[in-house]
Amino acid sequence: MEFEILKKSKKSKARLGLLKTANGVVETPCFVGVATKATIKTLSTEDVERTGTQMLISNTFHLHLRPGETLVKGHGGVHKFMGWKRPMMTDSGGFQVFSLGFGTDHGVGKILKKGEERTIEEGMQPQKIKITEKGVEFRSPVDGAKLFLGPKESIAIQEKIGADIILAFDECPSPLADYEYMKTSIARTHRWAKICLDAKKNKKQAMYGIVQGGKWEDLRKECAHTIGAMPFDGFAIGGEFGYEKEDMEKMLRSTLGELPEEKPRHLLGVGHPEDFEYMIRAGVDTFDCIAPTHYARHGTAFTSGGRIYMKKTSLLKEKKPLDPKCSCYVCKNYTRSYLAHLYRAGEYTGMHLVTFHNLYYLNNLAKEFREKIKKGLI
RNA sequence: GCGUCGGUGGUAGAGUGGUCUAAUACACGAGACUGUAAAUCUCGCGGCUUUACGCCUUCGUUGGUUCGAAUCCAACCCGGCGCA
Repeated sequence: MEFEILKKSKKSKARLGLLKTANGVVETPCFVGVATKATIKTLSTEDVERTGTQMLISNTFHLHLRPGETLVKGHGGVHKFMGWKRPMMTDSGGFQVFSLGFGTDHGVGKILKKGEERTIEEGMQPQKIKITEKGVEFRSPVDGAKLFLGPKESIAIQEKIGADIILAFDECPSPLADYEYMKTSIARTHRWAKICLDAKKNKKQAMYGIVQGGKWEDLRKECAHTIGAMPFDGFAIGGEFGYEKEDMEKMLRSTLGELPEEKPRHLLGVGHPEDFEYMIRAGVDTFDCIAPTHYARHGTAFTSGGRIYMKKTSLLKEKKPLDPKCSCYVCKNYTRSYLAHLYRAGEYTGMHLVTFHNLYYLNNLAKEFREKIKKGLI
């Protein structure tokens, strides 16, 4: 893999680049579609191409459970398996350490709401999984079976899955973790990062190291400095920052400032429309988020006019498209009324169409930001 | 006409003397969701207000029995089924 920076903004840390992989070139900044189980839920692979999606991220933990990495490899790797001809990355399973651990225990997501006072102290373990120096003992959400995933295991699985970019195995710490827990966690993530580098054999794949550190700037910097000094092909930023959105750019800038400038940066799991600007200004090249697909299934469309709740009765009267400024086929061919009807009637097609639109919309938004960087507007 | 069964909140459907504004589901309404255990979850859903488990009003209608009725009795109205 090769990363070429075409332009650096003078107004911010934003950069325009080309990420060249064995399966094609990605224009950055770029929104990465989340295809956890080797599919963007409700869309065919051809549909995903038509949304303008340049790259997908699939998941080690989930593909390991079903259908199993050996089966994927037997079908020629994840690209061939799902018929996707463009670049792909795989998440290492590090996020599941959080989502199936403390995330489940406390019913919180990776980004915390105000007013939360619970904390996780150093030495505490999640109820359903166990984090040790070697890795994590999980319980399968499919059937409850025990399974173990550590840095070595994750890399071995990711090599079989065969994405263009793989991620180091990390612990995505809970946003409830206190300073000491975080410190211990990132130290372990650093050790795991080395093991991942040593374990990796496939030279065609690129591997990103992952920076954690939560909401503490010193830990973020320390982690970025340590991981950034390791011979990874790029870097991913994980976890939460615990700050208001206005402070996110500053926080991201100071973290990214510790990473080698010439290598690509991926921000894991952030990508609501309103996040694009500060992330890109801070120097993020790629980022993924479940929002367009997840929200679509739950009835929210992202449009240039803001969010639209698809089940609202009032939409049934509206003859205009979801987003009059959008040129996706959903906005060209269907009315809000029809889409609202599909949602209210519980028809899958509604979720399909809005998923398509949401993805198209975010891809287009990223494209607009690339234009802005080109024109020196941002 | 006779017999019989039944009429409960937007719908379906529990409840058969007090713990009933009345289970549950659906529908409806409002929120949430940021490396997906998520086509999910939470809350509300008779009215009013000092938002308290406070008051008022609801289980076809009208009366009655009872300290107390959606629940028992009577008449009436409506519906299903059976027999004429």
